[in-house]
Amino acid sequence: MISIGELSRRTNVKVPTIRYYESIGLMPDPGRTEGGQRRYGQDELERLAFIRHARDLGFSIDAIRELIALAGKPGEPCERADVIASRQLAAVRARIARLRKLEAELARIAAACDGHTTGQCQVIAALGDHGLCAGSH
Amino acid sequence: MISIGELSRRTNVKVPTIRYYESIGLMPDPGRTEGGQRRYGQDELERLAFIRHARDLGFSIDAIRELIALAGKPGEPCERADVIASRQLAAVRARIARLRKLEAELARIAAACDGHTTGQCQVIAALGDHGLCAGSH
DNA sequence: CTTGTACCTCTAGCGACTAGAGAAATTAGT
DNA sequence: ACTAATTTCTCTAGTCGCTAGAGGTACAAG
Repeated sequence: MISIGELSRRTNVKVPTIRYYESIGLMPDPGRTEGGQRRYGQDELERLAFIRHARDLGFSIDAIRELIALAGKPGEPCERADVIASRQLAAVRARIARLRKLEAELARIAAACDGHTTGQCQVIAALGDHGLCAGSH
Repeated sequence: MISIGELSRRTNVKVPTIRYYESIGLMPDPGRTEGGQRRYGQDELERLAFIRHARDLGFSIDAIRELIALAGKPGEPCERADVIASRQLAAVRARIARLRKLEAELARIAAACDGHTTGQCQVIAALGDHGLCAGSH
């Protein structure tokens, strides 16, 4: 049985965040000491590690809730879990594609200020004039 | 002089968002009709287009505020604007790098469910066991 | 002059936390 | 056994950038 601080250290999830997860029902009510402090066991540690990992991968709290529910019952859950993971993968790929466009345009804008030779600021001009954009966004 | 709805259509910024920008001081108080409705001119249209464009590029409201302030005074603003844009570019590149790692791991996880042959769900197992991850995150 | 749309203000809510106050419990050291 | 330091407790409110809804008013077209 470990304290919330210890759990926090082992999972890299901040203490207030653990309590927050409990408040929204993502983590179960843990046992308490006589004095009322939370004490966690192996189950909770694993569950929180799972949550942390999924959050790192960009899964929403709701998606995680669903994944946990699926993990709870051993039946034919794989299909649904696969759908969730695949959807997440598609979302990540879309975000990457979008960010790459931004990168190209930002690089162009930042480069405009290159030698500090121009009196007029090209950065601000580029932001103001959408028509200058190379890509369409 | 155009209405808020017309401004919204031309800039692709939703009406409540325009009012929100006004409430936080990002857009100025516009003129009003006798009946109290907002009316905008060319200046406001350009300013909002600037804001929209910068938001699209991921600049924070605070960064935009600073850029607008810089644009207001023609002196030697280019340096500072360049710093802001470059910082934004670096942030975008960092996000891309991070997302690429996630993409790799998600692809691996989703592929585990490939032929639906396994009884045990590999997706959930992969999320639970951080040690299975290829990359370190 | 009516009808229908667009507009007004205001409050509250979203996701996913984060920060702070003030009090009580636990732990480590003597 | 006592003290002091650290940790933990609950609770409220704040963050960011909007978005949604209620209930009411102004404006443009026919």
